[in-house]
Amino acid sequence: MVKPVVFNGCSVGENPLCCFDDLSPEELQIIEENSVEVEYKRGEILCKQGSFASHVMVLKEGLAKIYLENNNDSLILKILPSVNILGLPALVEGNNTFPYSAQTYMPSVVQLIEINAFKSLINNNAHFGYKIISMLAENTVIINGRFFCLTKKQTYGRLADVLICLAQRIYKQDKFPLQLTRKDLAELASMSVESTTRILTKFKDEGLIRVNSEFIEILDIDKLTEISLIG
Amino acid sequence: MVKPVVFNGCSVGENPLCCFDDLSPEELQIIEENSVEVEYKRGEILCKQGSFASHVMVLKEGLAKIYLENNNDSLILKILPSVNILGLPALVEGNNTFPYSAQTYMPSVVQLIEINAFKSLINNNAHFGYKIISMLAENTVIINGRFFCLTKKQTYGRLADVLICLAQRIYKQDKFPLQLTRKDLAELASMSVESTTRILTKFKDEGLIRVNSEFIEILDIDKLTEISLIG
DNA sequence: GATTTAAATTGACGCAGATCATAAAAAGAT
DNA sequence: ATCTTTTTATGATCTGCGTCAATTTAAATC
Repeated sequence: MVKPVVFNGCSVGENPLCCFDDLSPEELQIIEENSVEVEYKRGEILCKQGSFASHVMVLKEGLAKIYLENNNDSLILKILPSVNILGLPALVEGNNTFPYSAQTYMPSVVQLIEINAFKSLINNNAHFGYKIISMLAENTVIINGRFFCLTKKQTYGRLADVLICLAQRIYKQDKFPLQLTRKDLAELASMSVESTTRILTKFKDEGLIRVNSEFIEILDIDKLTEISLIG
Repeated sequence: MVKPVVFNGCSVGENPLCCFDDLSPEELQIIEENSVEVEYKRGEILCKQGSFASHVMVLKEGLAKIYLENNNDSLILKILPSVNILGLPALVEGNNTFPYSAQTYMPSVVQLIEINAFKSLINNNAHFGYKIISMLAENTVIINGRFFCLTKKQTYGRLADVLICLAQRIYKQDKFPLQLTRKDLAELASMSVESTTRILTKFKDEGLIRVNSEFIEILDIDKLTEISLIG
């Protein structure tokens, strides 16, 4: 059975975080000793683009966005549910700054792993390194899919993508709590708040979704998927 | 001196390919023994999105584009001058297909390295693995910059970006041969051929560039950069 | 509960840029 | 040199969607 490549603005991977699975007890110990756990409230900044990266992070609980900023403009690269790693692109040799910012969508728990401990792990355990390579590569593919979606699809397709992503990848159920504002949704789909409202209303009127102030429920995933595909 | 982050649709890195630098003679030997060199004409396909990746590639000579395809639409992720590696994202564990296509812009020479030899090198030499991680991470940052540019800038800024990229990163001179068609330029800037023509004419009329059928010359890089920055 | 502030909705308008159509120029083919 | 095909140029439309403005609704603060 061939699974065709589909670019869906959903920038969330399907695989669970597994890079720590095969580490020895001693290596896990090293990670532990060089980690701290921090709690963040909604809207707090996990890392700031351009600042020094002293650590790699693991989002243990919560939800966050990873985004680029420039002037007053920002672009969401990916939405990050738990449990996931962030900060890997700061591992570039000779440059230890974060290439993006990250901010929580809800109260979150983050494990900060000291970056030199992490690097030495990579340099001493080739197998672990390969896992990291694998994760970076997968992440690239995911972001590229979102790249395609945002540049090639128009508003209806992009918003459909966001809704499908939230239901299937983030909340993993058709009916999910609406913890994101219209502004958040608009930013995710890279469009204006007004367009987001208009399209949501249209989707609602056509019976594709149900919306109130607390929930969104997907009623017709097939139609929504079709809209996503035709762009 | 702080160097601000600037997102310029130019998806070409500044660093020379260096991942093979620190390999031992034996390791280099392994690479050699598991490599073949192939010549491609202009317009030939180096790898096809979705096909099995039996090798990692090094573009030794020439110029190529790396792009996503979907239906009849395509999105250039990066432009690849020599000497550069391509195919790394096919290193994902458990999936050995190319996540993108690549095609030459001109006659090119490519070294194909058998993927299992490459993988075993990573798994046996953690330092080499770290170099690969570094390259993947840098590549991600570059493509993200292009992502930002294509989604947030409008046509003038995007085309200015392409011209600056060609001059500074690809040909490394203000006056460079025009080996790309208007269609190629349009695709790079993600816009229609007609818009490309119109904007080039405008740039020419305003004395920013000189164009004829054989080359393009940048006359006012400052103005062009400004156009790129304001989007 | 009253008042302020923020978020969401809806309509009117404008414009960047794609598409369409046609012509001119250049490149290949015979 | 002639004919065909491809590439480039330019003007005339059309439209998706952002922006602006004005309400309505909801949430927050007192």
